[in-house]
Amino acid sequence: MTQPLILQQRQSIELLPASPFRFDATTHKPDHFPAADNEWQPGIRWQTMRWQGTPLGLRIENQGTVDEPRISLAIWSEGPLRQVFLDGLLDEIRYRHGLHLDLSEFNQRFQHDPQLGPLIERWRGMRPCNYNSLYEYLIFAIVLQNTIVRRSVDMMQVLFGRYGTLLSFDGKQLYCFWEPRTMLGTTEEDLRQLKVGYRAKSIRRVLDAFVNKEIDEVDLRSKGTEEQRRALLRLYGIGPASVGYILGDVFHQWDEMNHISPWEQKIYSKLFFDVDPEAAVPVAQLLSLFKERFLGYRMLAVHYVWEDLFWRRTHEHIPWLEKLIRR
DNA sequence: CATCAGGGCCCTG
DNA sequence: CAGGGCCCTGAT
Repeated sequence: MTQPLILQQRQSIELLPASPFRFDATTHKPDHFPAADNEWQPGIRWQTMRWQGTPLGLRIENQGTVDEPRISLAIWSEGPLRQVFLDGLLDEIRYRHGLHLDLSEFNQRFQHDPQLGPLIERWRGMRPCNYNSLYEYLIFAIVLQNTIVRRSVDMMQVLFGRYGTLLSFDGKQLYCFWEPRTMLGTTEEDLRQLKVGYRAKSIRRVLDAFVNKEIDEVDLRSKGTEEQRRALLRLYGIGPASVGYILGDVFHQWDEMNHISPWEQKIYSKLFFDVDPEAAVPVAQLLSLFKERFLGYRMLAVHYVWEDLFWRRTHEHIPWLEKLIRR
């Protein structure tokens, strides 16, 4: 049994997101597979984070309302944290959570849209949210490829167990991601032993790209979408599907809508054309519909439709959807 | 028991 | 640009 690293130091900070901000729908995405680096319950999310090499435990807690949002952030660490470290950390957390995102233009533009209007009414203040660094997100993207949800969860768990750090804070035990250099001594063969299959090669080569500084997350943030896309596609094992998610979630490209995978195609066909998911509408037709209706906010608009569906699924049986989700 | 596709991507021809 | 192969798993 692995001994967890006990995080003893704790401090609290208040965060003020741009209004409107809907806490639960932002901090929990029911369509994401569960991972050992976080836990959620209504009003609270626990999340581990490695920042500048230091493992941290975070608890973000809702203390406000949609229109007067307030978040209490508690940070656990092994030892005391310096102010410069904290300042950088908070900037990063604000960025990753999209706390600064001003939704007013989006809300105004689509509030009377027959399909989006009611969803904005219901989910006003929701935004995409990503807690992970680009490197970490890439690992998720790789284990997600070409498999069923259960196996993705298992692969992630094995990787955390082998390379991650188990943290204990606030009564929780959660794994913290490793840094790329922690994996440096690992060969493709070592990774294959962990039953990630051919993904071993991708994991190893993405690691090299980070260690060799062929890609730099912070640097990429200030670049345009197409430059970001090219940089991501250069990574071995990362193709258009993964890049689409990354441009939206990691780089906040709210208009990104370039690629639709087969299972998404079926879901969009049902949601936007109300046809049998198996009689899927051609991807080109879906893309042009999104362009017509949502240009400028395609990713964000679809996010509302998508999340609404998966929230519904948490309390309602949706037979056609169940058939499309391979657990 | 065998076969096959899966919340992709690479490589080959 | 189409199509085979890839680790493994669960569905059929």
